[in-house]
Amino acid sequence: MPASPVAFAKHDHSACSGDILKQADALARTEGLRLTPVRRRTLEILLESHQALGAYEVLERLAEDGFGHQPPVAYRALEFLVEHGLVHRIRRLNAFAACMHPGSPHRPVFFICTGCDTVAEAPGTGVGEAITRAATTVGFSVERMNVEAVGLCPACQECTA
Amino acid sequence: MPASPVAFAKHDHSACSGDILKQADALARTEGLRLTPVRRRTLEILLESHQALGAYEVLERLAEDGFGHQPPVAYRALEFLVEHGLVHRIRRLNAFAACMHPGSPHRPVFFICTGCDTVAEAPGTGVGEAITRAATTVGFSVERMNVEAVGLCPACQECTA
DNA sequence: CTTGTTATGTAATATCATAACAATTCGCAA
DNA sequence: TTGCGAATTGTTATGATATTACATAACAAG
Repeated sequence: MPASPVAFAKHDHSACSGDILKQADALARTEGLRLTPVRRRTLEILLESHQALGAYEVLERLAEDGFGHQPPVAYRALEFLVEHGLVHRIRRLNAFAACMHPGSPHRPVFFICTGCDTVAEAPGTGVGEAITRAATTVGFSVERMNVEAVGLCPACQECTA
Repeated sequence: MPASPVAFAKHDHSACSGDILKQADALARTEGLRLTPVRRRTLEILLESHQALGAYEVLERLAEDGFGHQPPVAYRALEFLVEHGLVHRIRRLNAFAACMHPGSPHRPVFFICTGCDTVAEAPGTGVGEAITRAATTVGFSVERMNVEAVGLCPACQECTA
């Protein structure tokens, strides 16, 4: 399954991972979210792996930690996290990745490298606006959107060049 | 499975359907595509239904017409058509819809109505550019992208209003 | 006609996701 | 504190989507 760094740059992951977990805890307090053990652990798993993981991979790790072994266990936790903006769903990969900017509303764009299966979440500056503009021309009111691009990350461009 | 008009407006579908099929044939001639019976029939099925169809729905209809009964029959034809820009894949719905502007390169945006499950293909003016711009800032080179927005179509906005 | 290539058909299976129900836990009002 | 309703977790079972692997058939070039 594919990797999912914040961006394609190297960075101290254990730090950002911890940061985000703290932000999630804060969010839970301020917004009254119930970040229960399974849910919190699910988020941790995604943060630790720093990858986009399939639901069954998440499930496997949850099971190792003493949680349930059945698909709904993972799907429910993931659904909750997605709903509250702590996790993103990458439809192209049938996978889930921890959000790198929880709390702050954003319209992420995902860049999926076909070379190394890495996924990066980038701020989709202007993308949301363009989509909303296109929507209004046909009278459509947008609730949510997902933008995923496939291509080559910097490292893999080097390799093929 | 969800419907997929060109846009949310009514129109003479048998006309546009025939047009697109002709365009596909022309494309096959000029670009040397092998629009074989299964492939052509698959495109027809999508055009006839004027909807986004799941692979198994397409398969069922192909089987009725004397083609194979196994999933790869449908998946292969669909893959071919997607690859050559005659069909779009709607990841959010695990479904496929005939492209309404084959030949001319475009960056479609799909609007998926949660009220009536209708899907509309709209020109993503400015969207592609915005994504490409976001990509270059992280050094990513985009090959393909899929942009899908969920919300309410004009008709369904009325209903809930 | 033969050879390499592309396309099609089929069986089997892998992967992803949800429905339905039981048991438990939690928040909260009485 | 007790009891109630709602939310959460767990399990069984099944549904839906997609691919691998291999056999056969069509086709184009030499």
